[in-house]
Amino acid sequence: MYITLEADYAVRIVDCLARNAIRMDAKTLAAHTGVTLRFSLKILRKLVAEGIIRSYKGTQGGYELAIPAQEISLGRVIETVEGPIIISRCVGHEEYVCSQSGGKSGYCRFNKTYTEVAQMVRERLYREHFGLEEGQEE
Amino acid sequence: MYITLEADYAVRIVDCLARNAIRMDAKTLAAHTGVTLRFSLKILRKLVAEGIIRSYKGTQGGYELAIPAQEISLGRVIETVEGPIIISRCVGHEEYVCSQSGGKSGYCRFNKTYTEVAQMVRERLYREHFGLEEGQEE
DNA sequence: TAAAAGTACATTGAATTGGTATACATTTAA
DNA sequence: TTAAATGTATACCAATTCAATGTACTTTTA
Repeated sequence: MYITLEADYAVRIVDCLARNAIRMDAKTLAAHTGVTLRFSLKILRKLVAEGIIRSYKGTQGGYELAIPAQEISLGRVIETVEGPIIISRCVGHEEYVCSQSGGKSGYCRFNKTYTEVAQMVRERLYREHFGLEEGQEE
Repeated sequence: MYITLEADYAVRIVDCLARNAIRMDAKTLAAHTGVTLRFSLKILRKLVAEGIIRSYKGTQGGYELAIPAQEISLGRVIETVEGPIIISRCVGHEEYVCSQSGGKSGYCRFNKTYTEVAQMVRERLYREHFGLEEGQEE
């Protein structure tokens, strides 16, 4: 039950841009976050597509936040690179059957629980934003 | 951010034993849960080692719950097969550095958040038990 | 107009997950 | 007492997913 390394990298990148608040090119960003250049480029594209950061081409190009850091949530960054937060694959499917002796044809017993957990996680991650350092609770 | 299929299988198996409340051999259990026999054997061993179910050898052997279904939590079953619930690998590590211009040498910015989220998930999953069907909130 | 930068897509390598094979040990009914 | 039914243990293999890279291309601007 991990977030992927890619999501972790995306968080580092956004955090780095938020802290430094200047336009940074991919190479510098990669060096500062410890992500390989190529891989960071792939992540940067996703973040640009989502509208979290903005890119500039040409000789003085690079990347900046597209919106204030305080408006970017951790959850949004994570879901941007790894898709919606879900706990169990069988949420919404109702596939498997476990019934013997009169037992009603079961569907996944804990569907509702998994959905709830995913929602909890999502809410918590969307409540956390970049930019603020110590007293982060709004 | 998924629980593994293996954990899902383990849940099905325990649920199946909880519903039917009789000794079942591995083959029957596998058929009822839709898990392959071999793989279910592997999972069954882990559950036995954890003390959630009990095994009986010999001609009339098989598996039963070792304790009442109401005392077995979803979280315990999941952590039995896939280890402790954790969100981010860097929790507890404090590795990566992102500092430019005076920025203090950073550690993972959201360590605390990840730890909190993991704890929330864990608590919720440990509050859910097998055995009760509709009014499951205790 | 050429170099610096980003973009796109395809591919490769490594780790994890899911599933299997083989050999063995224990129990119990005949 | 013994053979068949069952569980146990270890090691192995295959498929998928994750992480990272390669190659070729486009846009921008000094």
